[in-house]
Amino acid sequence: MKSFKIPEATIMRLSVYSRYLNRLLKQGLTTISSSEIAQNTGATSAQVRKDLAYFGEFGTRGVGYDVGSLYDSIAGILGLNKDWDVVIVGAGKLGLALSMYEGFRERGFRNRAIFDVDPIKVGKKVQGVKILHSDTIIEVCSELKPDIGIIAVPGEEAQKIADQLIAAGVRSILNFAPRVVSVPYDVQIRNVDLSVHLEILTYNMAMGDKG
Amino acid sequence: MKSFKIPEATIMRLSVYSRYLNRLLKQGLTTISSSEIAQNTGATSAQVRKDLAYFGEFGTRGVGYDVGSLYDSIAGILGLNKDWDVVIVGAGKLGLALSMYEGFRERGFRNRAIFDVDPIKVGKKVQGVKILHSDTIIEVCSELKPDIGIIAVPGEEAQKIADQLIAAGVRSILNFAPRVVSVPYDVQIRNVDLSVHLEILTYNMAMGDKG
DNA sequence: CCTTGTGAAGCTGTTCACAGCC
DNA sequence: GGCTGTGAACAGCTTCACAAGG
Repeated sequence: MKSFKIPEATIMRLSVYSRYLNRLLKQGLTTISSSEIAQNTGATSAQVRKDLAYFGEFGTRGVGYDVGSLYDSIAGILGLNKDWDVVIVGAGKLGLALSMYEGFRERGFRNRAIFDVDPIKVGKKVQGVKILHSDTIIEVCSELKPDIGIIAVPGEEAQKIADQLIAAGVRSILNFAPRVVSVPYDVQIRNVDLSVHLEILTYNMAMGDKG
Repeated sequence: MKSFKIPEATIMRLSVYSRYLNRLLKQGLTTISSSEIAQNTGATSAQVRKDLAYFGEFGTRGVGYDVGSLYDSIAGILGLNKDWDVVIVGAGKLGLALSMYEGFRERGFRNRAIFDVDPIKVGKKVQGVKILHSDTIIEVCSELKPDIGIIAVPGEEAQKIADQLIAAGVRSILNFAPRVVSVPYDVQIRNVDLSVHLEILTYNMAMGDKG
């Protein structure tokens, strides 16, 4: 572990590598090369090796990497060797989709509560998790102490919800609302705007028409 | 328009700026400065100006930018001055969430078809759009000629679906399945892995514990 | 002989600081 | 005076190419 300032792009790729390795593991494969990892994750082999080099030496020269131990190492780096408690705010289509997303559960994210303002939704259960009223966010989260809060409400509400999560002690927030939310220095936020990706596609298509 | 190689990060930010400007427009605001745009979109003022400078001069020195015309300019750059036809493959929670996502419709993305393999879902309608069987992707898309295909199926199916969309002539694909899909050089794909963002959060939390 | 690990080089994007202009 | 537009300096990430080592 050499550590210090590791590029965020590296962390994103490690996350992707780990999913690929997990797949290989299920297939019973034992050894893999950096170039094969690269090929299957949209990276280059040098990139794979550099990314791993930030954290240590995991391979054997002339041979490659042991799938199982590399997977464990990366999962450890990403903090996936423990479970994380998550709450989701917003039981609209997106909030529900996220709360049922297999990809999350599989990787140790446990959905501990869902919040919504709609009285028709409040009280219902989603996969064993009760939907609570958003007015209770501070109260419930102060008690639950979730590691991560996911925001899936309309843009107008996003900042208010973030403030409430923070007031309740949540220190990591993933915001899916199409608005940039700001937080104090000691809280980390990731704004994930789904439209952005569509608009990169349309930008490129519009450019293609011109030149 | 100076054009040529524009950073993807710039396009992502333009997309965010445009949403902010749209909001200001609805509020009736007429003038805005680069630093105010920056503040509300998580960028810096120099970055805002540089991003815009790739495409021309849109502001007035000493004054700022006209909200309406800047919005129009950016929308034009992003290709949002026309509507785009979209098909969604996968009518699971995520596919349905995407098909109903207001943020998409608002910005001119028209959902023309939804596909799924589940016979119970096939034939039902989602906001006026019929769910069709995935076996008909090539046939239907060859006819519809959608601009964009969105993949929201389990990882195992993603590559197969992408291949079918491409066979039907789709040239832009947004993949939400947690697997990297590869495409020929003349097709653009964006792999949007929702777990990645959660895992950047956990990485930072795990690091924080150590140092 | 093969594949990893890594300094060095190259490239791309960001920040700075100020000239240009209203 | 104030804010944009921009060349130049800087920082950060990626690629290269090869030494290291099984």
